[in-house]
Amino acid sequence: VTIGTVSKALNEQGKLRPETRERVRAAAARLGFRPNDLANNLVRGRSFTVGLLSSDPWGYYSIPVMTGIEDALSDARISVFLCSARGDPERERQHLDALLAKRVDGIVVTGRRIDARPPIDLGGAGVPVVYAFAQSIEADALCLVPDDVQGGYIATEHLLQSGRRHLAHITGPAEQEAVRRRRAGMMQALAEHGLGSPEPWVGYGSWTESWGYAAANRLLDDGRCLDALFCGNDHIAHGAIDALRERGARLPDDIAIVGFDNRVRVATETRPALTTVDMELENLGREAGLRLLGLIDGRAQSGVIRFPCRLVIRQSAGVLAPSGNGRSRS
Amino acid sequence: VTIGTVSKALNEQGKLRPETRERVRAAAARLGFRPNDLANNLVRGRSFTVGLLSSDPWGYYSIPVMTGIEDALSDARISVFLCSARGDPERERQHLDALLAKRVDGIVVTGRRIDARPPIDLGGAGVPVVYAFAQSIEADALCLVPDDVQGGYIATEHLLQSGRRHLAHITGPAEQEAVRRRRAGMMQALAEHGLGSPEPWVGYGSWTESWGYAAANRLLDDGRCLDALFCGNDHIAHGAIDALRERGARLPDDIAIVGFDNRVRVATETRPALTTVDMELENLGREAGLRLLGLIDGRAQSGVIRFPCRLVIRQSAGVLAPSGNGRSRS
DNA sequence: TTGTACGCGTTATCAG
DNA sequence: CTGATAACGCGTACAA
Repeated sequence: VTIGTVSKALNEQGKLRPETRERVRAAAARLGFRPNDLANNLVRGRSFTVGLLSSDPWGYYSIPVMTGIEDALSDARISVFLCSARGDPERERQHLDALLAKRVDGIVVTGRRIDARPPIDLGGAGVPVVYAFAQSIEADALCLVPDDVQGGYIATEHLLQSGRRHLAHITGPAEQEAVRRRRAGMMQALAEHGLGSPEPWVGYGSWTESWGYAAANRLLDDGRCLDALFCGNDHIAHGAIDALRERGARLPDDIAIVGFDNRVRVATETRPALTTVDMELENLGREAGLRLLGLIDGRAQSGVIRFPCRLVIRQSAGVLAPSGNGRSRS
Repeated sequence: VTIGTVSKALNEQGKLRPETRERVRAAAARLGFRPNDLANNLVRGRSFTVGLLSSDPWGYYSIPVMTGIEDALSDARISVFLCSARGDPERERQHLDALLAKRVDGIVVTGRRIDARPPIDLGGAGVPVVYAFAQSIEADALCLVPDDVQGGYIATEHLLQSGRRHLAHITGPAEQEAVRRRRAGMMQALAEHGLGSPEPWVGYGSWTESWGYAAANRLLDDGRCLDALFCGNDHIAHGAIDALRERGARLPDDIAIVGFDNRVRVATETRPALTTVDMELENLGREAGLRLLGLIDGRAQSGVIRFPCRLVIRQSAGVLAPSGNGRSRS
C-alpha cells in the first residue's frame, strides 16, 4: 500500500508477492488510476513523443505518410504532435520551439513536394530528424522519397509491354524534381526498347485536370501519331481521358493511358478506370517512423533513400500483368 | 548564476537587476537553454496539449478541421496530438489511453461523417471533449457540425433565383444524416417558392463521380423536364457534368448545376467550373478549438451547434449573386 | 536583489 | 518481499 510498491506492481518489476500485485491492480482499476506520463518522462529523460512538421497545407501527401508514421510509432508507444506550418517560416519556427520545449524524441518533416528545402533549425538541440516525402539541402540529412525514376519507368514499361510505340507525356511544371525524374524514367524505358529517338512529345504544365484536357486536345489537333499517354498525375490523366472520349477515341484500344498517384477517388472513377502508379506513401511513412526510432536509439544513418513505386492496373491501359515487379531502377 | 534566479529572469518575474536579467538571458542563448515543459507542466498540473482523435482515414474532412483547431490553439500555446483511429475501436482505445496518460487538457473528436457515434470512453477522467464534424449519441455532448439544411437551402435558392423551376437532386446514401438534411433544405426552398409538389426527383447512391454520371444519364434517358441539378457533392457533380456534356447539353444554359463540398481540385476543374457549397470546415475547426479552450477554463457548454455553409459561385449555375447570404435556416 | 527549499508524480536504489 | 528516499527540472514562496 506504499507508493514505491505500486510502481513495481503495475510495471511488473522487482520481486512482489502475487497477492500484493493483484491487490494493487484491483485498487488502481477501482480508483481509475492512471500513471502520469509527464512525471515518468521527466525522470526517464524522454517524452515518448515525436513532432510531425508538415508543409503540405491540404495533406494531399502528408496524410498517408502520417498514417504510416503513426503505425510504426504506436508499437513504441510514441505519440505524434501534428504541426502544420503551411509553408510559413514563422509558423514553422513557433512549432519547432514548442516541440523542442516539449522535448520531443524526434522530428519528421514532410513536404508538399520532394524538392530540397532548407534544413529545419534545431538551434543545437540534438534531436533526430528524418525528412519524409521531403529533402533537405544539407548533405547528411536522412531523406525518404519515392523513386520517381522507377515510377516513370514502370509506367512506360507497362505501355510498351502492351505493344504501344508512340508515347507522349503530359506532366507538371518542368522545374519540379519529380517531373524531371519521372520523365527520366520514361526515357530510360524507351531507350531500352530502342525508342529513345526521336524523343517523345512532353508537355509541361500544371498538375490539373484542365491542363490534361487542354494538352490532350492539342495532341489530337496536331494530328500526332499516338497510341499511349503517360500522365504526370491522375488529375491530368482524368482531363486527358475526358478530352479523348469527347473526340471519339476508344479507350484503351486506340490510346492507352497511365497516370500517377493512385488518388483513389479519381483513378477508380475515370471511364475507363485508370491504371496508375502508387507511391506507397503509407509504407514510406512507416519506414520513416522505423528509421526515426533507429536514430533515437543511436543508430546513425543519412542520405537520400528512394522507395519503389507500384503499378496499379485497372482498365485504361489494357489488362496486362505488371512487368517491372517493383525493383528500384534509379 | 543560481537556479531560481534564472527562472525569474526568463519569466520576467520578481525583482531583478536589469543587468543580471540580461546576463542570464545571454548565457541561456549561448548555451541554447530551453525550459523543459515537462517539468513545468508537472507542477502546474496541465500539459498544454490536446488530443485530436480522427476517424477519417483519408483526412478528407479532418484536415481543414485540424488546421482550424491548430490555428485557434496555437495562441494558447497548446500543441495537438494527432491520433487516427481509422474507425477501429481497438486503435481508438489505445490512442485514448495514451492521451489520458499524457494528461491532455482536452480532446477533439472528428469524424468522417456527422452521423451520431458512441461517445468516447474517458473512464471517469474529467477531460473536456468537443465533437467537431462529428456527433455523439449522448445528450449533453458539445457537437459542432455544418448546417446541412441551410447548405441545401442556399444551393437550391441559388438555382431558383436564376429562374430554374425543374430541379432534380443526385446525392449520396439515403441513410446518412447529411443526405437527409441537405434534401430537407432543398425541399424547404422549393416550398417557399410554391414548388413543393410534385416532389422533385431525388436519386440516392454513392458519393462518387461514376454515380453522378450514371444518374445524369438516367435522367436524360427518362426524358424528364429538367433545367437544374443539385448534386450532393462535387464528385457527383463532376460525373453529372461529364454525362450532360457528352449528351450535348449546353452548361449552364440548358441545365444549371450546383455541387457540395467545394473540393478545390474538383470544383475548379470541371467544364464549366462548379458553383458549390463550402462547409467552411476550417472555421468550424477554429470554433472547436475556441470552445474547447472555454471548456478547459471551466465555461460549460453543450448541445449541437450548426455552422452556416457558404455558396461559392463559379460558372456551372450562371453568374447570379448569392441570395441566402449565409444566415442559418435550420 | 539574490539564494534556498519544497513539491509536482514517477522510477530506481537501497535498507529493512 | 516491502518501505523509505533521491532524483528528474522547473516555479515559487520565503529566508537571507
